[in-house]
Amino acid sequence: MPTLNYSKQRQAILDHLQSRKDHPTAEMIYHTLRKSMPNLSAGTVYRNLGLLTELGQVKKLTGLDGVDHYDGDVSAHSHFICQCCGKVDDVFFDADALLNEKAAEHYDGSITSHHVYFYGTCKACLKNKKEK
Amino acid sequence: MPTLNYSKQRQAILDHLQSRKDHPTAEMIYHTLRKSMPNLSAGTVYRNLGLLTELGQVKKLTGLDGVDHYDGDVSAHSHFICQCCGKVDDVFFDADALLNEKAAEHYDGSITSHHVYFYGTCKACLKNKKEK
DNA sequence: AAAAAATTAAGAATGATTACTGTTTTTTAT
DNA sequence: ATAAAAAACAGTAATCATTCTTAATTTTTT
Repeated sequence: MPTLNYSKQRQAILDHLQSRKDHPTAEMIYHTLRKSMPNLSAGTVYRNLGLLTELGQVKKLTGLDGVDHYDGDVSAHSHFICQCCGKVDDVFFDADALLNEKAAEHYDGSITSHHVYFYGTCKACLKNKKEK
Repeated sequence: MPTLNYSKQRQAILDHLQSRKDHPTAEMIYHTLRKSMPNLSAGTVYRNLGLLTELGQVKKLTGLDGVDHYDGDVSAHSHFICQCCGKVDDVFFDADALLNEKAAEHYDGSITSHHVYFYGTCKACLKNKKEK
């Protein structure tokens, strides 16, 4: 397996992702970073997000809109997807540790982690609906 | 919105999906059904799986391997993804009702449902590793 | 049984992601 | 510090799941 060398691009991707609180796609990251790194390549963004995910430095969110999103916050938390506007929010709550245990009682493999996706309507969309 | 008429193809897709306990992709379903319906079209499978998902008759599983999988069992349960072989198992456990409540305490939108993905190593892969 | 509406088959189009190729950075070893 | 080796890059082509389009077929309605 290949050794991981330093690269300006990978560092920029990680820094940028950690600096924002939302959950951008590779394409969004690419477009934003391109302003300061005009010849950044899209492939580089995809490849490095993949590497960073393997290293556990970022988290890849798949059950959303078909496109992969990324989260620079790797602490244990869940995600909320608004079925109205599609936005992705963080949900912090402490049942996390319990879940693996609970699940282990009902499954005979080895469970090491989990991810919870919540669905519903976000605050902004709720407000919007009322106004109509 | 369009009225939903009966179609042999849609019925076959639903019946087939409900008859199996695993979580096939659209492509897998297409290949299997094609044996008995030689001119079934792939687009038809994709479109009907989408419709059936909207109707809540089947469940679409996204956070897996990049390809959408489908579940004919729509009762409340979680899924386990083996990081070794990629297989998807069902996990039945009763914390489901609690989760929405717990999460609601930490989020100010309206949460209506959730889906939990567990990750780890399945029984078969655990056994495999020991033998090496 | 004829008209209207919905669905299909088949294949083209899309779009996110991955793979490839030649060049540039980064590391290693002198 | 510098030359060789390894890894990463940019740019572009290729892939592959999924969606879209169109004309033909089924299903429903009258």
